Amino acid sequence: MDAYHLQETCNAVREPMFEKPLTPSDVGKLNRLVIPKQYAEKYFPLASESGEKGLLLCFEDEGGKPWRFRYSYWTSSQSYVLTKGWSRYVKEKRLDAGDLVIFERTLAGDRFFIACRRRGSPEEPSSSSSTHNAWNQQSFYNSYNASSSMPSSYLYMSSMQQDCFVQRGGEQRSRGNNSTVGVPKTLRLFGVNLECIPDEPEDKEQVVHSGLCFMDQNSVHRGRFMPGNASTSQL
Amino acid sequence: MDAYHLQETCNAVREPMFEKPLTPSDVGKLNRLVIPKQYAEKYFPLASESGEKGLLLCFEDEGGKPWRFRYSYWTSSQSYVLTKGWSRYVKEKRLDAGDLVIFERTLAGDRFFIACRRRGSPEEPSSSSSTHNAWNQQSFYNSYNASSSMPSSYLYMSSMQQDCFVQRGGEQRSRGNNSTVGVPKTLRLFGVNLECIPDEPEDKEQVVHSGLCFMDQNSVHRGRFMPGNASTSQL
DNA sequence: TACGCGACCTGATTG
DNA sequence: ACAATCAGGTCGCGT
Repeated sequence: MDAYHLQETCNAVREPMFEKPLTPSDVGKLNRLVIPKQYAEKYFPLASESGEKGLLLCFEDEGGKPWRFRYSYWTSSQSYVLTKGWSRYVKEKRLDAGDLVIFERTLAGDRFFIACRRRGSPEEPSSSSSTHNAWNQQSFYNSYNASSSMPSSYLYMSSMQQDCFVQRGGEQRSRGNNSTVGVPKTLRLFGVNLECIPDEPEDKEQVVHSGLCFMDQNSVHRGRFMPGNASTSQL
Repeated sequence: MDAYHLQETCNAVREPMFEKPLTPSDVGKLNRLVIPKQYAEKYFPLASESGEKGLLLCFEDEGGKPWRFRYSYWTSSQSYVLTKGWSRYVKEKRLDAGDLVIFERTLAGDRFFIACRRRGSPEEPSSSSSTHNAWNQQSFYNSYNASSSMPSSYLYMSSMQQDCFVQRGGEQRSRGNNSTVGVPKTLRLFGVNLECIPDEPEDKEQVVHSGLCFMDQNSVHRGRFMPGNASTSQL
């Protein structure tokens, strides 16, 4: 396999990261999701303890809709959290305590995915009113099953085998942006810019907050966060 | 008196600051002690409103045990409070509403002391299980009587007797570092560093917090807080 | 002005 | 017993 195809493969191979049953606090007024430390440190490394204040992480949901969350570490409680943006997700997905959030990434680590499943619905990701399980509908991830014992070595193949995923019932929804999918060099996928280009106006507040370290658009996971980039020059 | 002896004297001359009968809130779940504004502004000046988030104050109790409290101003209630660390003190001393906390300092203002007395025990400071009224036992403050009308000019003389601090009966707690006691220039007394040297492992969480303005060890009341020193260079 | 959110804190729990 | 984790809190700033 040449470099191009390797790249393309990694862009599409999915790997589960972790899932978490939501606590009352996770869906309550605290507006934050605690990421279990083991997973946080494995998948969302912050630039060590060099005073980094937070990172903006982007995830695609089942409908391809991008979700941006501020990710940071609270030294006082020694815990990793998603803060800004999280409450909007909870609200739109109508999440409740006991529901499950599921995090995945591409093998290349350049894209993240978020899904949710209602408590007691062992297979069905929760569907929001507008987007309707596009992951499954698109059949990219037909075989997806975030079993509770999700081994981290378990991979979802969607590249080079996209066929497998493409079948799955004829619900094909219009997301509009699929045209760029599969053009690795641009790194604009599912409407999410993986390079420095500013993103949808939806969260213009991000711009307001851009004075914060690592909260401006430029730092949104290029490759794997580029932790060495954590300068505090803005302070 | 030369500078050396003046320094040594001021290190040991004690001056009462204030005392407060504890309210139910002071010993309850709010985990904070409200410092009467008049005393707070007199003895624990914060660096005005220049965005300062709080200060870490260290007090020695009757047994010489250091207690660190976060001290800050709550604009919402317009009150000065001790927060972090306070609940531990309440618990260890088994304080209840109506009990008295007593604050003192050296004349030089470089060391603080905290004591408590049970409600209705006019003379006896409350004793914790392990440390047993070392202030009185050592007879440093034999004449100590935190009467309710404590004139601020009332001084406790203990200077030129720093030896007393070194002896400390048989109950010498294994803090390991007393070797520097009695060397005034080091300003390590009772195991409390009054300069920049990091302190007991007991509160290593403080180290974790060292990135916070005014909460790191370096800013712990050198002289009188040195608020201008609150560099964020660790960020 | 109410509230989202950032920063801070603590107690319960668990290995 | 100790240490680590994290669920459930607080206050205050900014919008």
